[in-house]
Amino acid sequence: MVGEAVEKGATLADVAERAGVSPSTVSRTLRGLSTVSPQTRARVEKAARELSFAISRSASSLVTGRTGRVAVLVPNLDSWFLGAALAGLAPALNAAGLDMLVYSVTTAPPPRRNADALLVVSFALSPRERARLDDLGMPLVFVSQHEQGRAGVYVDDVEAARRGTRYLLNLGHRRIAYLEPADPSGFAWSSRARLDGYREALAEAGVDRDDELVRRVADWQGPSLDAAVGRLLSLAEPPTAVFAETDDIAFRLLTVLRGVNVPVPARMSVLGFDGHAMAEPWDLSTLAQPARRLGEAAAELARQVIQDPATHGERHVVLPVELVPRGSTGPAPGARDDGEKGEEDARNRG
Amino acid sequence: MVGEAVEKGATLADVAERAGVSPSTVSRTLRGLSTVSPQTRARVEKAARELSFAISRSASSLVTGRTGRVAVLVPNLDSWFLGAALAGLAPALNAAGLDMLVYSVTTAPPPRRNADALLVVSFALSPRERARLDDLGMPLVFVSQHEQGRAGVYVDDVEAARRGTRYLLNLGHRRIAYLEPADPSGFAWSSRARLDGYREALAEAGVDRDDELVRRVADWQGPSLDAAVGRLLSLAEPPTAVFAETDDIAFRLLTVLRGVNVPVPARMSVLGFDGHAMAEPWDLSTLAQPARRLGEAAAELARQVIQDPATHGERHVVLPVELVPRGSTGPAPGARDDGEKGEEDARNRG
DNA sequence: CTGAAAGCGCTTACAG
DNA sequence: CTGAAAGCGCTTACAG
Repeated sequence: MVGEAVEKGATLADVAERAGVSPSTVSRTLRGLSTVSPQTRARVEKAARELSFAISRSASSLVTGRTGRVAVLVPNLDSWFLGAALAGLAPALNAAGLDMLVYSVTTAPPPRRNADALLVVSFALSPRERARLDDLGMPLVFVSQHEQGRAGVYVDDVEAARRGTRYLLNLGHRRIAYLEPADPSGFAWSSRARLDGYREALAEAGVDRDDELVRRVADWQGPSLDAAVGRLLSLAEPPTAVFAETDDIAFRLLTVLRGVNVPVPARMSVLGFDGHAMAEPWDLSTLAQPARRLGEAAAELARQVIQDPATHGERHVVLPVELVPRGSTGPAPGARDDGEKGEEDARNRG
Repeated sequence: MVGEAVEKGATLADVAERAGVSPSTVSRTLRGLSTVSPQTRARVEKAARELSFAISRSASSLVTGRTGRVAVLVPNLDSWFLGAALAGLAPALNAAGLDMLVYSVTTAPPPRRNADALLVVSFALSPRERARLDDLGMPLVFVSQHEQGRAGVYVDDVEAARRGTRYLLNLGHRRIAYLEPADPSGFAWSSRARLDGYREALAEAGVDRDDELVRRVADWQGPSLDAAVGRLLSLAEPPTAVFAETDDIAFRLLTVLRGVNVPVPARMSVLGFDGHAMAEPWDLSTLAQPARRLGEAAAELARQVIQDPATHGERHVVLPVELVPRGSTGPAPGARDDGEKGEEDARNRG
């Protein structure tokens, strides 16, 4: 025997009886179908209210074949990005009448048939993993990554990194280091793209590629960042700016630079990427991803693919990344402020 | 017609047919009941595998009265604390065979009958709100707060704040300011408790209460923190240490102090509260809450109240808070290091 | 505009 | 150890 302690609540049949109508009519009324007379509707709604009726999704799922739920598969839950994305996602999903089921990748993948769509956030999927997801037999939406032929929402990391690098170039920097995470843990796609953007911008500006300036740093606390800084500062031509692939790396970098008495930005400019909530108190210039809006857009995509599964792969949303200049970046030491007078000055110099 | 584009997957009846047994037997096998012969079990499991069968929770919920889901009601999703708590909660729930449904409080409360238990995180509930939750008719578990007669998991904020304050006292500080958020947004309970702990420790140490040292600061970026610092620094006897009620406030305080050239900890010690992930890179001393373990403990409580709803109110778990000393705290300026020689020195002085 | 009947995919006594 | 039957609480054609 189950449920002696917890009252189970009224059923649709209870409401029907109280309102003096058939269950069919209650169902139609509660789903807002128009084919119900105003008087009947009023009676049913009153009865439902009096009984605090709440529909059982299990029962309706069984017959409609829809669960009213969206599963979200995330690589972690305690990162800034995921928090922001979920903060956008949850209300948007709920507003569309969908519940949000969250699965951390550390546990088993969400079982098929218990959600109407699966949102996959920020994963670098192996072909096998992707095949397994496809086998789940539910519409997929990818968040923060491209997947060929699959609905997805993401930012243009290449373009954003290009813009960030150009910003540093415009400040007069020519030696610009790049710090990437050794383990981009699920963000491999973005990681590649950002490095590409950095290189493209340098190439466009005619700056020679120097792989000595690109360093990998261990993912979280550890000596590796100090070592990277040591390498950079001991180059024949040390950098005057560092582009950190993530704000988290930038924060750690700022700490290290402060510790070794390299003033920022006087001697070293630091640019981050992400738009982490802490970037403002750190006064860190960064390329801000619209994480919340990525979540909102994902909710909208979920709604669409559920409604019309055939359009699966055709839906793509690309959101803009904004450069937010703050105090951690400044003109290159020794570089001239070549604002309007740039051309003239160049002549004078030459 | 629904589901033409997405294949619906095999049903339990399909598995039964393929294995040449009845649906009852498949059900018993898949739920691991022991009353199934080894041969039959093998046949059923093979058939299930071949058909990639996944059970429909909707269907089983309907008959068992259990959904296999736990709803989590959160005040926000993009805070450090909630990320960590969910990171502990989700895997623990999944490990117990439960799915996690997340509702942000900004949207409607979770409908009854669609989850087996409701976890309420960090809310200061009004009596009305609490009554509404009780009316939901599902077992409740409160996370990070006390509710009389309800299962809950939380830390002892009073004791933790007392310990933090004692730590500052032991460093020789006597003028210790306290910064509390103007809007504790859902953490009102903790907020009160922490202030109490601070006051108790001061009283125990015989330090006179001075409400001029207790300041409220606006919740997020804004001038109010600068104003609070201005007030403190212009007192006749300014503080030599500040106890910030949250790490977020402490981070902002460190930024302000740096900006106005007050060296930390030489002129001002700063102690936070929370164990925010950023406390380490900021080198902030703090009282670390075990947020992840709060989530894990909540999952365990959920399991228990589902299994035995009668024991609802009797289950309470109190988790420890640990002081993590770092570089932001040091001896009071002018105070002596009264380690082993404290007593002797006192004599010499006297 | 409304109702009676069938059925969604499972689990659960009840028999055997 | 296994199966036939009933039923969980809804929705959906089908009639009227």
